[in-house]
Amino acid sequence: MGSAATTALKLDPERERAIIHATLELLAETGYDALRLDAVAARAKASKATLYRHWTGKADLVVAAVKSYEHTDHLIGETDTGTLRGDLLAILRAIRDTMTGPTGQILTGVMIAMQRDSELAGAVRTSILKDRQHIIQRMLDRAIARGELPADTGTEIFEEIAPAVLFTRIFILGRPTNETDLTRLADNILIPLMTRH
Amino acid sequence: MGSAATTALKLDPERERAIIHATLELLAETGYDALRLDAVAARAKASKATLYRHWTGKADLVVAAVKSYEHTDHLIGETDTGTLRGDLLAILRAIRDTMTGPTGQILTGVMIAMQRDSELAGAVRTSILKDRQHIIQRMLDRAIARGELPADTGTEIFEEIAPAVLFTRIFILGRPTNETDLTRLADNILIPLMTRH
Amino acid sequence: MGSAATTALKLDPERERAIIHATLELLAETGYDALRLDAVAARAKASKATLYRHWTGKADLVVAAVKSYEHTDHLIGETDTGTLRGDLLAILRAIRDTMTGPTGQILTGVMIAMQRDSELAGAVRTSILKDRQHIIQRMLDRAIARGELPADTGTEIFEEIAPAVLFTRIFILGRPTNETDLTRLADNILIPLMTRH
Amino acid sequence: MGSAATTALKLDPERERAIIHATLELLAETGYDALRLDAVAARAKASKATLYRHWTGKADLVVAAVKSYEHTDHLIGETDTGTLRGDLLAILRAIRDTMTGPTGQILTGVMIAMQRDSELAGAVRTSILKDRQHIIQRMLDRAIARGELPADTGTEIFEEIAPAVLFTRIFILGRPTNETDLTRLADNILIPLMTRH
DNA sequence: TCATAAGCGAGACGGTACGTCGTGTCTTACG
DNA sequence: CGTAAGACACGACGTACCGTCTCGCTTATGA
Repeated sequence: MGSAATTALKLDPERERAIIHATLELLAETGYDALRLDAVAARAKASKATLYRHWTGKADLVVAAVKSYEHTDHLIGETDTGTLRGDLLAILRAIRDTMTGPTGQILTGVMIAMQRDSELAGAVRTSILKDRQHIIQRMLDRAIARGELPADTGTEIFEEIAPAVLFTRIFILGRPTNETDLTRLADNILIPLMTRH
Repeated sequence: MGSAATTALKLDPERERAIIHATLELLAETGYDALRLDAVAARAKASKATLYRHWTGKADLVVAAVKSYEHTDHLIGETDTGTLRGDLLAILRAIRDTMTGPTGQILTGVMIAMQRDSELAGAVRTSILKDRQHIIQRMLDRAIARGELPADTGTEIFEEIAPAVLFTRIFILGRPTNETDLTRLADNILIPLMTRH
Repeated sequence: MGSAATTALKLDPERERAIIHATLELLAETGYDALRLDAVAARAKASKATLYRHWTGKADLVVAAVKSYEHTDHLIGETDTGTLRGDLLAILRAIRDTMTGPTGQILTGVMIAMQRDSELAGAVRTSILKDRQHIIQRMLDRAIARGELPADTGTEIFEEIAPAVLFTRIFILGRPTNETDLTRLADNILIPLMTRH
Repeated sequence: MGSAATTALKLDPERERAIIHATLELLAETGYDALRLDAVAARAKASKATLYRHWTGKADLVVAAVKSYEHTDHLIGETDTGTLRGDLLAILRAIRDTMTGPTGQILTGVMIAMQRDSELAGAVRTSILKDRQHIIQRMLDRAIARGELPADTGTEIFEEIAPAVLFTRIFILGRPTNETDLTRLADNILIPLMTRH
């Protein structure tokens, strides 16, 4: 889809870093609409020509920037609270915090680009779960070991519901999402579904 | 956000209809980004001046258009299949079809405007459930009467999960959503949650 | 040749004046090469779009500006010195002064455009003689009346030689042209040719 | 003006030849404005760096190219027609042909550079008369020997007028210049001036 | 009955960002 | 060391769209 990966031209890695970095900063500061490629070039001390030599335009650049951001995102620490409920709430909190923090500021402005690039959509989705899949799996393993869950419990239920509900709440409906909301999600939806036979 | 409702000027209702109609058509054809106000004016055989006299700009016009669209949307017929599962699948199908049909085409292009207008976000959300809340309530009542559900079952579970999961799948992840997906949603998530004690 | 005259669009005459005026100022200040259309637009408090709506580009604009300048150029005063030689020198001085003054500054930078527009070339030539043709004719008439010239003396000799020699000296060879040079031109070339039988 | 002559760096003469040659070709093909240094480098199979190491930019390169061209120009053969008028017309024809031939194509595009480099201007002027000065002198000598001209006739009259008139006609006014025009120039201007007492 | 005003279509305008192109600098690898 | 190759910063170009504005034209009222 015209991203940097498909481009034959060489790009000084240092230049790429600077441009991607400037893009992410400005995305967070101003959102997608108000993102100006002139401003990106200026902040990266790069030329617009360089920018266009390697990405086809704003959408493509933003896609690349967000993808890159996901890949370098910091893992959230793994918490072992001793109960399934406690672990679940910790992860839900982490997801919510990611969505409402800087990552979320970027994603808020990036949703249009997602319409045009399903690969980006996947990257965004990953960004919400990414590397947490292992954390979730370990969380489930611990719960199984404690006898809280059946031995064959998989991550599908969590993955299908939790990100969708939080994503929709935060990005589509724009609703603040507090501790009570997370508790209801865990107690009324996730735990019942995981523990039924 | 300066929508038509706040404007004192009179607008020939026929002109308004034409403009809103052209906006919706072009939204569906080209998406929000590529929507040109010149094109709206041309298609509505209206002047840009008229357009700006009554809406503050693209976002405002699109918000008004989508809201108006929701209000004139055709209700989906109510289906009584005789079982909770059958009714659920019928409603899920209707939601999916709305999201992947013309309404969805419009929403796809409208997501940016939603970031700027929580009222629109609400309207969009309503458009997904709108007037179906009553249908859902009646569906639940029939299931309760048949003894399929506890007497106090409310619409919250459905409303919290079904639109979020479908919305995320279709608009964010861009995944095709077929009968099997709907069945899994009903059988593995919605029905278990509704029928547990 | 794509000049304003061939354009169908309406242009506010006040805007046109401002743009042409700014163009002439900047031409004289910076020359053709360094003339920036952004600068023209800025100085004329006009939009670049307006500029391009009415002229195809720099060359076309400059052509129009110079032509317009010629048409509004101030006539040089007519001098009657009482002798053919005195009148000739007065006119040669006037031509030289025009070429080395602001008009010349403009022409210096405009020579490229002349390669592309023979109509402009004509305008430039006219600018060197323009309205002086009558002055020259009257000068010859006075000389004829005084018996200094044959009755059928025409302006051709003067027009063919004087502008060419001065133009070449000043613009092509870049040589300063002082009183002695003008005297030589009059005494050794123009007067002998006019007075021979 | 920073031409090659002032540069200390060594330049492979073969490289210089190739670059100058490419410059002249492209000058004749496209004119000064459309001359691209990238194109020069490409055609000369040289690097732009090499180019800038030895000339300061486009103007400087063009100046050098044109000067070099003049120095290697082929002399026109000397014609002895037996009469002053015949010889004059032969030379006028040669000058006209030079101006309208390949040299002229180059000069047409080079006039801007001339504004910036009086040395080039001199070279151009020379290119119009160059090495013809001797031819002209010999032509005059023959005419003197035949008794057609006074013994002290010099080349100044010819040099002052003929190139200026032809140059102006061809390059500034862009007028075709045919045999009749040359005849008029010789019969009405040059010969009368040379033969008067 | 007519004028006087309000809403309108048309479209030029100033402004801003876009994406492209050419110059002149610089770095890398080769001979 | 001088070169070919070519990426780069800079900055002007010419285009597209937005939101403002000024025109006449039409229509709908009130003197």
